[in-house]
Amino acid sequence: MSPVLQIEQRDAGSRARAGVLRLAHGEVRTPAFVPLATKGAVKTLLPAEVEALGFDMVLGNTFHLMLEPGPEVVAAHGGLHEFMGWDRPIVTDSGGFQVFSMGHGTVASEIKGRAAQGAKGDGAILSIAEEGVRFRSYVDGDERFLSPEGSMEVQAALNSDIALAFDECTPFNVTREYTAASTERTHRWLRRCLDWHAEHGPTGQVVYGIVQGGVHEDLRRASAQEVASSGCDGIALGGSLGEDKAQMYEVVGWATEELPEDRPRHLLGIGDVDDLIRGVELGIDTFDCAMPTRIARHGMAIVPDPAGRWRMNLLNGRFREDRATLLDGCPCPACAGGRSRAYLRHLVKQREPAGLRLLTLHNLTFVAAVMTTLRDAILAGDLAETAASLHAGALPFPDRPA
RNA sequence: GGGGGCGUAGCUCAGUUGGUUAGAGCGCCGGCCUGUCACGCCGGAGGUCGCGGGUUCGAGUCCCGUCGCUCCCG
Repeated sequence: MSPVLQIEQRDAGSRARAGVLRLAHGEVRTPAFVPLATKGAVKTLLPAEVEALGFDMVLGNTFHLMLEPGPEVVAAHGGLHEFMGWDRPIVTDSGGFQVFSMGHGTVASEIKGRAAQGAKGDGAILSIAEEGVRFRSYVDGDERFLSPEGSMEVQAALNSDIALAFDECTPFNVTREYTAASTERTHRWLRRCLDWHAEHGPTGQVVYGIVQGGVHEDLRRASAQEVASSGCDGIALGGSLGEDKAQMYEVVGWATEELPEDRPRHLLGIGDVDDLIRGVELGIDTFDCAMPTRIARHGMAIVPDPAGRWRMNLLNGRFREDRATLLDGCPCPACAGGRSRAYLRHLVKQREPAGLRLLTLHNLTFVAAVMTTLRDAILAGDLAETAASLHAGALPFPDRPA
């Protein structure tokens, strides 16, 4: 196993590092955000557009792709790269989180104690046992089974650059005892994933283990050590990270403190702009998150907003006649193209694909710029100042000649 | 001129044999979305039930009148 991560520069004032992941289908400049291509496409975009936005890697999902179109269909195309027309690195999620969401809905709803939304999730999980997870397919209602070996087998068929080990995403609202037992089972599952992969894994595919442990410091630290000692190529942080951002940063910090410097760290499911900044400072190399693309489809634009949530809800009535550009200085097609907020609001309200695309392009442009800005700052040795100015509302875009 | 139907939230409509604070969908207003969700989730505002009178303990629901729209026959 050759090392995946080549570190180019470490930040003196934090645990941040800038580097490059060397993967089967190319390099990923880090720190990096990884857009979701859950079902084999970044929703509303073409691979060439994702590449033009500056992203080096996308995330596909084992759970969705095993149900539709099925691993054999993708394998017949030679893998997910050829199937979706993306020749750069791909990381595939293992399906562990989908099992969690079938039982608990979204992370936010679970943490806030709300019941899982909608009928889709009701009763979808049939059992979680040592061998694996039995669930009901949302596609046709068939009973299906997913195990560590099964997940790795699907990911082998997808031939992703990075396969994530099959884990249980430990919920927030469970006892410490449950979290401890679940985390240990995830460790045993990691062993099984690595064993299967050692014998059957495709050449060039690397495996990330997943740290659990909930919000308990000793369990988190122990899990980080356990996963790191397993011999996996990289480490992802998963599970419940707490009920607010402060706790999340604390939990992430415990884990990264225990992790070896020379292996890549991925923070699963995190993507608010302020979380990306803090995550980088805590030593995270890559992030994935549905939010930038999902909220775009729901009318929300990511903008500098130190006091708020880095969001502008274009569906608000106050934008009905707002002729201003979405965000001055942003190079995305929506902003640089001069579309007014009123027009973008109209398109999204009408669910026009062009509107969903424009906001997706905007949000991803912004997030990509944030990551590039952070990476450049680490390389230049001024991360603290750069992070501070971003938190203060500075645009992440370099000055562009008029 | 005669006969039938309809007039309930901004829009399209539900409203049991008359009975507590009149409902839905869409729209509108707001919130949400962190390893699932483009066709998504939650909440809210909004109606003197065309108008007037009557019967009744009680009428959107019955009766009379009236206005408007609509269909059929002359």
